[in-house]
Amino acid sequence: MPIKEKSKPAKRDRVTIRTVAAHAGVSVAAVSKVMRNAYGVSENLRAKVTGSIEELGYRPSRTARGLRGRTFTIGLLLVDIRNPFLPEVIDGVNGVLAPSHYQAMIGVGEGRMQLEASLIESMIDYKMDGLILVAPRLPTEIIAEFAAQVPIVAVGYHDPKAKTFDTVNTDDQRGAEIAVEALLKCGYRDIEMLSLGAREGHKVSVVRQREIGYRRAMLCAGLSSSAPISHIPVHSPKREEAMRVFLARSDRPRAVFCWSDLDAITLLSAAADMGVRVPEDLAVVGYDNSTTAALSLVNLASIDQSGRELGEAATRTLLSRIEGRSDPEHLLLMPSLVNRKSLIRSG
Amino acid sequence: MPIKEKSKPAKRDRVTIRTVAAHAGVSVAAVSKVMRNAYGVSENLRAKVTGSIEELGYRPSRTARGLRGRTFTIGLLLVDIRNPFLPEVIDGVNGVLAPSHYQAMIGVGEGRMQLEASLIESMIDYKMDGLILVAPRLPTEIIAEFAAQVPIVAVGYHDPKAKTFDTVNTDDQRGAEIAVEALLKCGYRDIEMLSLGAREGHKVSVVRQREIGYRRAMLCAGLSSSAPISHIPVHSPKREEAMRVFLARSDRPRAVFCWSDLDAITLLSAAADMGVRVPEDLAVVGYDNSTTAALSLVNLASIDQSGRELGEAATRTLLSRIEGRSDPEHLLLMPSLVNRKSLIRSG
DNA sequence: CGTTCTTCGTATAACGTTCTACATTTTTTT
DNA sequence: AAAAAAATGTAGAACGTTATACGAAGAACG
Repeated sequence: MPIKEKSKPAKRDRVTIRTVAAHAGVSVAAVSKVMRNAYGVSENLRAKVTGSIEELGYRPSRTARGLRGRTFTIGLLLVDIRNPFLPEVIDGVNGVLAPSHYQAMIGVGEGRMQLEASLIESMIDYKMDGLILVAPRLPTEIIAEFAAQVPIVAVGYHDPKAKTFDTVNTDDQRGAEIAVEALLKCGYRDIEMLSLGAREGHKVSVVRQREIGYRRAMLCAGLSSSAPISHIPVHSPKREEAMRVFLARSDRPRAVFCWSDLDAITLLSAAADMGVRVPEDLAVVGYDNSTTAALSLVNLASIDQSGRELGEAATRTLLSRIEGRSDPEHLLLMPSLVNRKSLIRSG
Repeated sequence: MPIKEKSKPAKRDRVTIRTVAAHAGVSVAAVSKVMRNAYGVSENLRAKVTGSIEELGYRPSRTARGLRGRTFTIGLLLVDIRNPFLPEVIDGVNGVLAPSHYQAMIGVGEGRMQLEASLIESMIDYKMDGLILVAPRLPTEIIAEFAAQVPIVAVGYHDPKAKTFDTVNTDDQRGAEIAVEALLKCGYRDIEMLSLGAREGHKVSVVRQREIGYRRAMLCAGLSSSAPISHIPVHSPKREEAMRVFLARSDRPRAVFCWSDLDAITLLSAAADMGVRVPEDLAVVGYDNSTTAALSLVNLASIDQSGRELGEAATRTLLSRIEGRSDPEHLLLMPSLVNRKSLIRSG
C-alpha cells in the first residue's frame, strides 16, 4: 500500500501560470499575454484564459513578476505615523490607486534617518514600481541616488531644483503668510512663531518654508524688526516644558502661529492649565487642520493643506513618471485658512 | 570607435550575487551560503565574501528571494489608519523587529472587507513570511483559509478556538468591567454604554467583547435589568447627530461608557456645545487612552490597552510561528484604567 | 598506505513570471 | 494566383536567488 508522502499537506500547491495554461489548453506565453493585455490575443483565446483564471482563482506571484517586469505596487514612506495629516494622504493615494491594479504598501520611518533609508532600499529590493516619500528627512543627494533606481515623488519636501525626482507640496510659504495675515487682520501686531527644534528639518523641509512665509508676511506688515521665532523641542517632556516656559514669559506675545496643529493643540492644553485664556489673552493659529483641531473642545483655527489632494496629486504624478515621463514636475497646491474660536476675526 | 550601447544609462546595473561572487573570486553558491549562515563555510571564505559585500554595497533582491525561500518581511494589516491606538501597535512591532533582519510593510484596509482581503492576498503574493492582522473584519473561515498559506496572528480578534492562527488581545471584557466598576465606585448606577453601530463588528470583535464585559459588570452590581446599550453609527454626519440625540434625551443617564475614545471625545465635544457639564451632569469613560484623551482640554478617563505591548506580543508570537510552532497560541493582556477629570473618583 | 570521514567549495535545477524571437495561419494586396 | 502583410500563438531565455547533490582535498583510522 503506497502512501503518498506530503511533507506539508496544509500548504496547498499554488495555482501558477502553468496551471492555468494547462487548464485552458494553451501555452504559458498565451496566458501571460492575456494577463498583460499584450498585442496578439484573439477573442477566443482571451475567453478561454480568463475563464480558467476565474475558475482556478489564479493570482500572479508578485515576487516572480518583480524578477522581470512590474510589480504593480508602489511604496509609501511615512516619516512618522502620528502626524494627523498622514491618514488623509493615505486616503488620497488609495483613492487614486483603487481603480487601477496598483496597490500601495506603507513603511513607517519613525523619524530615524537610517531606518528611513533602509526602508527605501527594501522597497527597491521589492521591485516596487515607484515610491512616494512623505516629508523625508534625507538630503537631496541621497534621494537623487535612489531616484536613479526607481521613480520617486517627494511630498513635503521643497526642492524645485530637483531634476531626477518630482515633488508635490502645498505652498507652505503662502500658508504661513495666510495665517499671519489673518492674525494681522484681527488687529494683532505682536505675533510670534512657534517652530520646530532647530536641529530638526533641513532647508527644504516644510517647517523651514513656513518660517520663510511667516517672516515675509511680517515684513510686508512693516514688522520685520520683531518677527521672533521660538524653537520647540520635538520630544516629551522637554516639549511641554518649553510650552509652559513660553506661556509664563512676561513678554509673551498676544498672538502665535504654530508650525503644526500637534504643537498648537499642546499649547492650547497648557494654556488651559495655566489659566491663559484663548483667544482673549492669546490668539493661536495652527497648521494641518487636523480632526482634533475641529473638536469644539479645542476649536483651533488652522491652515488646511488638504492631505487628500496631496496624496492624489502625488500618486498621479508618480504614475505618469512610471509611464515614462522623464522631465521633473514640481506641483504646488494652495492651502486655505479654517477659521475657529482660537482666532477671533473682526470681518 | 565602438560605442557601447546603453539604453538606460541612468539606472546603473544592480549589484547581484553574481557580481559579488566575481569580485570575491568565488562561486555564487558560496556567497549564498555566507548570506544564509549555512554550514560549510571557512573563515577565509567568509571574510572574502563579507568584504566584497561590504565594498560593493550588495543587497539581496527580495523578489528573487521570495521565489525560493524567505523574504524576511512581515505584513501588517490595519483596518483603518485613524484609530489612535494603531501607531502604538506599529511602534511595538517595529521595536521587536528592529534587532532582527525582518522588516514590516503596512497595508491599510479602510474598513472595506474586499480591500482587506485583497491586501492579504497581495502580501501572500509577495511571499511575506507572516502576517499580523489588526482588528480584521473578515470571518474566521476566511482568515483560516489564508492561515493555511502563511503564518497569521490576529490582534483585536477574540477567537480563542481558532486552531490555525494565533490571536493576541487585551482582555476587552475585563477592560469594560474595569470601566464600569470605576463608575460604580463613584456612586453612579445609571450607566449606559455607547457602542458601535449594530451592523459593524462580528461576535469576535473587540466591541462585542466590551459589550459583554459591560453587561457582566452591571449584572454583578445587581443592575442587570437596566444595562442599556446604544449603537452609534460609524460615519459622519449621522454619528454626531446620534450623539446630540443621546445628550438631548430626557432620560439621559448620569454616566456613560464609550467603546472607544474616538466616540468618547466626540461626545465630550458635543456636550460642551450643548452645555452639558462633564462630569457634573455626565461622567464619561472611554477606551484606548489615546493621546487626545490625555490633553487637559479633553481630560478623558480611559481604559489603557497598551498598543505597544500588543504589537510586541503579536510580533513575538508571529516570529515563533514562522520558526515552526504549529499549535495555536492565544494571548490575553490586562488593560488598566487611567483616571482623569471626566470621571470624578471619590477614592 | 589504502580506506573512510569531514570539511569546504561548486555546479546546477528549481522558483513563477515577462518578453523577444520566431513559426504558423489568415488576410490583404498586386 | 503569387506575394506581402497582418494576426495569432509558442518556445525558451532571462531575472536573482536558494538549496540539493556532488566533487575535491585533507584528516583520521585501521
